[in-house]
Formats: sequence, C-alpha cells, structure tokens
Amino acid sequence: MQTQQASKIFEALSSGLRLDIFRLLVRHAPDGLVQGDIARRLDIPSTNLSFHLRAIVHSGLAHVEREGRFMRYKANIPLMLDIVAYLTEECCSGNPEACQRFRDASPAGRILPRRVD
Amino acid sequence: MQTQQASKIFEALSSGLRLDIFRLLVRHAPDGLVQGDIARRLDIPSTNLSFHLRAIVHSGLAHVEREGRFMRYKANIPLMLDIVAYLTEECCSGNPEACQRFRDASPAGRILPRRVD
DNA sequence: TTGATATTTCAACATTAGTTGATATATGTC
DNA sequence: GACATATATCAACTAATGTTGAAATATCAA
Repeated sequence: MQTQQASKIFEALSSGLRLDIFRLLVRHAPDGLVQGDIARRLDIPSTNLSFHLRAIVHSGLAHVEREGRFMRYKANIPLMLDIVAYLTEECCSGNPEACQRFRDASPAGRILPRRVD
Repeated sequence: MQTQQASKIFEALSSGLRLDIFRLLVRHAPDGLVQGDIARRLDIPSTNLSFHLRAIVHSGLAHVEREGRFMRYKANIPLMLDIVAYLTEECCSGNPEACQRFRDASPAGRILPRRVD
C-alpha cells in the first residue's frame, strides 16, 4: 500500500455521506446493494448518490456490476482490511509493551488489530 | 462514534501529507515528536506543517503539548483503534462465515480485526 | 416500438481545502 | 533587555469538492 492510494481511500471515507454509504455496503457484504436500495435507505437523491458512489468505486473500496437495469455495489472488504493494517501496522515501533497497553486500555480493544508477533 | 466525528477523522487522513504525518506519529507513539522533528523528517515547510497538524489535532487524532519552545505532537492511539472498530464492526452483519473468509483470504488478515463473538 | 424505470452525465454554482510568503507570538539564552 | 529559535497566524490565491436540476443512456415489459 502506498501513501497515495491510502490517502485516496481515506478521502473516500471523509464525507459523512460516503462514510454512511460505505458502512452500509460493509454491513451488507458480501452481497452488496443496488443503487436504488442505497438511495432509499439513506434518503440521498439519486444524482448525488451516483456522484459519491463513483468516488467510492474510484478509490477501490467498492466494485460495481450491472444487474439488468440495476447497478449492484459491493464493498471491497479485503481492501478495507488492508487500509486498517496500513494505518496501524507500525504502531509504537520498537515498543510493543506500550502498544499492548493501548490495546488493553481501549474499550474497543478486543475487536481491534493485534500484532502478528 | 458518530458519523460526523468519524468522517472528520478520515478527512484528517485524506491528504498524503497528513497521512504521512500521522503515520510518523503512530510509529513514534507513545512519546511523539516535536514539530521541527516532523518538518525535518518529512521535509515539509513549517508553515504548511502547522496547517496540517492543526487539522490532525482538531480531528482528535493527535494531542499537542508545549515543551519549552517546542510543541510536541502525540498520536491518539485509542481514537485510531476506535475508528478502525467503527469502520469494521458491522462487517457482513449476520454472515460471520463470509466475514471470516475475507479475513482468511487477506494477506493482512492475521493482524486485522477479529470479531468479539 | 413505445413507454416506464434505474442510473449516470452534464452544467452551473457555492463552498472549502492546500500552498506560500510575510508577519506575529512565545520561549529560551546571553 | 536584545536576540535567536520554534511555531503559529494571516492574507492571498489557486484548485478541488459537494450539491442540484435537467437531460442522456440503458434496460426491461407490453
């Protein structure tokens, strides 16, 4: 993963609308949803949704495929996992004890990244 | 974690420069670095660095404290862990087998989020 | 082929972000 | 106090983003 790709991915998550869209797709992985489903669930005008879906797809965080006259969007879960690893992998480099302390202290710690070791 | 806060955090990571800055701070957690250290390591003009550090701090992803005439910036690791959880926590809702398949298939899978279960 | 539905593209506009150089503020040293 | 260093703020400009309504495209159904 390179900085440029990674920042593009975070940019795709940097609008509240796009974040809601992506999380909806993550929740509905691996099957995905068609555009109209997303529009209805999040109450976003079709035009604007199209614009944001385009950005998400362009970042690589989702794939599209035509399904008759519908367009089905699916979250790219492996890429999501990669970007999480990219962000966290060198945490507290050379100080694994400190790193473990952070994880233990976090209420979210139990579902959070663990070192390979 | 709310959408608004989360998208603000991702916005803080959405520029290549800020992402480099934050990852540098993560690598140097828990001690942090002073502004001049960051400027030298990443070769960013002081003015511009100040602008981006402000955005990172404003998002909550880092804290600052004065240290004589230096300003020391430290990554907020717990918040980083929270945002990772926020992004991934409802993955494949109601389909844990699919979710596990994604994790197993990812080369990054071993250091990536695991469900609480 | 005609009409209906799903989605995208386009044009226009308002808003916001990124960069730079000059200047200001705060701290430490002599 | 005078000066140097570290960092932040300001002003100005350029570029990019987000939103909307209208129009285009693609597919299906009759």
